[in-house]
Amino acid sequence: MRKSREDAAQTRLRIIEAASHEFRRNGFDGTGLTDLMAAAGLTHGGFYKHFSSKDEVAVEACTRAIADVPAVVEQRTAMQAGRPLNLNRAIKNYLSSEHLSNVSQGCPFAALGSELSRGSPEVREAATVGLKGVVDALAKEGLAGGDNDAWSRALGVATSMIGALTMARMVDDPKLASQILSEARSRLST
Amino acid sequence: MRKSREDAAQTRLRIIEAASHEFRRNGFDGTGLTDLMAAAGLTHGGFYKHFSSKDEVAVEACTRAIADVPAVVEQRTAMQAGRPLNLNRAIKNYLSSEHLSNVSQGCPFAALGSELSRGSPEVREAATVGLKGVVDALAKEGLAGGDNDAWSRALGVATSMIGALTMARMVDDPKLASQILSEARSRLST
DNA sequence: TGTACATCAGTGAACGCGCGTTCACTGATGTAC
DNA sequence: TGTACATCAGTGAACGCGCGTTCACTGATGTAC
Repeated sequence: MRKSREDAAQTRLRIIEAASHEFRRNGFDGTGLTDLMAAAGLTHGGFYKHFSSKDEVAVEACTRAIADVPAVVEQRTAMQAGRPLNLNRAIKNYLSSEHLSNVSQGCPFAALGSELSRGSPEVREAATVGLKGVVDALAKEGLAGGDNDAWSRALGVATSMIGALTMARMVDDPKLASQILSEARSRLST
Repeated sequence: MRKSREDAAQTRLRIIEAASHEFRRNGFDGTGLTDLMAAAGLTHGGFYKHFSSKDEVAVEACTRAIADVPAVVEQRTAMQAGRPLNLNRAIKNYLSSEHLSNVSQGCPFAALGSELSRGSPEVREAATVGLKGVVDALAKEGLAGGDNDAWSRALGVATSMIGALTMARMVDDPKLASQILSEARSRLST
């Protein structure tokens, strides 16, 4: 049942997208190739027609998920009120209860943080480039001051938000979770 | 080769300690029982004389590692200059290059953050209790203001530091890693 | 205190399962003439 | 344009390996008398 080249290319993207969701939900080691392919609507055997190893799809899924972060932030915050990106709005969205519960489509740094540190060099490179991109986006549009200073402060805002979301998800007490988010919100907003 | 009860109890503790290091270094799924027992100087077969499952030792290792965090913070900061706990000193130690590279003995929240979220209810409970303990320690000794306010601010400091350390370890660029730490240091110090 | 027996910490081989990976096969798609 | 053949996306069975777990065994420790 050979598929057209176009179909095959779409399938490949579908696998990567499914993988990026499954990895965020269950972690790298917690996601089997069978789960991953099933999430893309396929059987496991076809996997190697698109990728040479599990690690390769991990790299691509990370790259994609991480590359999407700035775009997602911009899109969500901009569309929400028809206004351009605003730092406070980005913070509010990132530290929202929606993001708290939406692990599989949310920030990959918060969902996979400690696993990314142990990832392959390719994964860590993708993560580094992605983090820089997020900070770029935050610094450009949200913070006054000299470029270096704005970038550095945006970096602090980003890592603080990631830590807050990670801990809010880890904790088994919903009240504490929302306290973590609201404290970070009020501390980071300008 | 039966061992005395005392020896056996010590062995059990040794396994838990080795497990807490191995888990932080390689993650839960990345640590096999054979590795874990080898790190404790034993062969894998004896594991089930001490624990009923891998998850049980995970819970105990987390509980221990996390319970140690406030004590470690207090001890390190207090002993360093013969002074009682000081928030700024705790922040400086936490966000140091030593802590950055010392994953296996460092903060378990930073080393295992995203994996703890996916842990068993027992693991998450241990993590929650542990995080509260850390925040208690920081709030009591380091922050002025009303109790609730001090606790809430300490919570923000804690989650920010955890996020900064996690991201500093994830990134493959050492300069960016130290920039993350120094930015968080200056932003969180009072 | 000494003796005989039960207990059990630790060893190393073995088991079963699920994982990543490979493979023969199918049949629609692409290509050559 | 039509025809014959090669290609290859996707399927589902199979393989090999490492994992968590179990087990028979050893011999020092604990216990009963």
